Amino acid sequence: MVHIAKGAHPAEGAPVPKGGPGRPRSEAVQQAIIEGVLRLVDEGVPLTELSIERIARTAGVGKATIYRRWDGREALFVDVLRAFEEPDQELPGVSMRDDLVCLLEGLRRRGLTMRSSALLHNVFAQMKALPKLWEAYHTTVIDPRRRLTLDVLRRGAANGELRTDVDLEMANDLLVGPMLLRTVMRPEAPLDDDLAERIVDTVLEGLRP
Amino acid sequence: MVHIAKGAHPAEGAPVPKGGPGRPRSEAVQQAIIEGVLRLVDEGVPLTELSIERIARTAGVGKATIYRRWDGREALFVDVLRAFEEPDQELPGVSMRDDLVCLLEGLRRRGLTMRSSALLHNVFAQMKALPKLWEAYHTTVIDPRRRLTLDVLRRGAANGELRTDVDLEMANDLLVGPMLLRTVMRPEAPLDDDLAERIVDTVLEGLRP
DNA sequence: CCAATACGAGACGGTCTCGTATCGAAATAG
DNA sequence: CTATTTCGATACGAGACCGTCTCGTATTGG
Repeated sequence: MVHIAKGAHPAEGAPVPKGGPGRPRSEAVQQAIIEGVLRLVDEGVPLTELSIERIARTAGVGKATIYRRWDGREALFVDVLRAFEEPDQELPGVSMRDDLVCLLEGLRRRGLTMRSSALLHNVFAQMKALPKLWEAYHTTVIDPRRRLTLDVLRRGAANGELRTDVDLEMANDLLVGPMLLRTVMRPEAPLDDDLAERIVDTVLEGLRP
Repeated sequence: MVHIAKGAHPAEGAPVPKGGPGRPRSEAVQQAIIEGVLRLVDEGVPLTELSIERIARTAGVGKATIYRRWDGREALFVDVLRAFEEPDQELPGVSMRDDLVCLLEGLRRRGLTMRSSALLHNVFAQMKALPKLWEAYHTTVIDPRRRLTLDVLRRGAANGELRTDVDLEMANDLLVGPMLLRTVMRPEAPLDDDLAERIVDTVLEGLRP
């Protein structure tokens, strides 16, 4: 029996059709459901107000069609999260400074599309209520990006572009923290084009005269 | 019937008793309700799942008692927010560096009590759905603290403890961002005692060798 | 053609919350 | 004492959503 879990991820929780006879599940329906959830989320509807019925109405889909594919709301949300994720970023790789600017610029652009931050806020708000969703966010969004940044910093330390007496985790947070503060926690803040550059250069240089 | 408001805040939304005859409202009940909401919030219950009925049950109170005092959930949440807020922080005021450490240390301690970050996450998640709550959070929590930090930085710039070619808003975010990243967005991160010091000193010094 | 499955739509009984109303008891002012 | 208001408790009808199930139709493999 071949389990074609949704996306490229196996064993996602809901029973899955055998290869056998019968009408196959529509990929368009799958997309319509996920897209419907995303639309509701960035209209500002909290995840807890997303009932299965409402999702079905929004997607123009029968309730049973959703229950057929997912175990419940949380499993659906996990798939929504994955569907929304973009592939990893490419880095120029010439200098640590430029790579860092590139990484922060990625965060800035992400903050400009309200979808991702609305989604993020909801994941945060429900991190206790929906632990699997929180875990999925970590493994598919946070951790890869964090690993990438730490690699850049490690190379920088090896090249002499970075103090070697500073914890890499600390350095990462000093760079990422300010950008996330503006993109995620202060929605009214302007996100100027040169913000990534300014953060990186100022953090590298320090605030002392 | 005279419409006054509850707490020390005028015009809060719900009708309020005259001074006249009749049994006065119990202050203990007010506290029990607000305390009940806080308890539910830091048990991880999202604000959208806080029904009036559930709050009443938790507080051991009749529903009518809540409807008598507040217009609805949002007005109640605003009062909960205010009740939870602590008075402003005292600063030693000897050096910019020490004042900054003190401010960040306040943020760290706040992050250690899960209440405030659970509350914060919920306010974020519902910033569109409950705009008055979002506004109240700004005016009672974010803005005062921000003003305090900017004052410290301004004095530092005047004393020569800070580069004068750096935007104060930027400097503020460079310091506050990393701490909020750890306290709010990464709940599993350890919050060591010396974290505030390390952030301040590293940001002041810069990351270059 | 036939068996099997998916589809949209919605009925079904159950639970939960809504906001209002009513009750008897308690507390206060005049 | 009386009038008035608050207290906890609970009843009320309205309505949303739950998860399951059943329609009639559509789409596949054999």
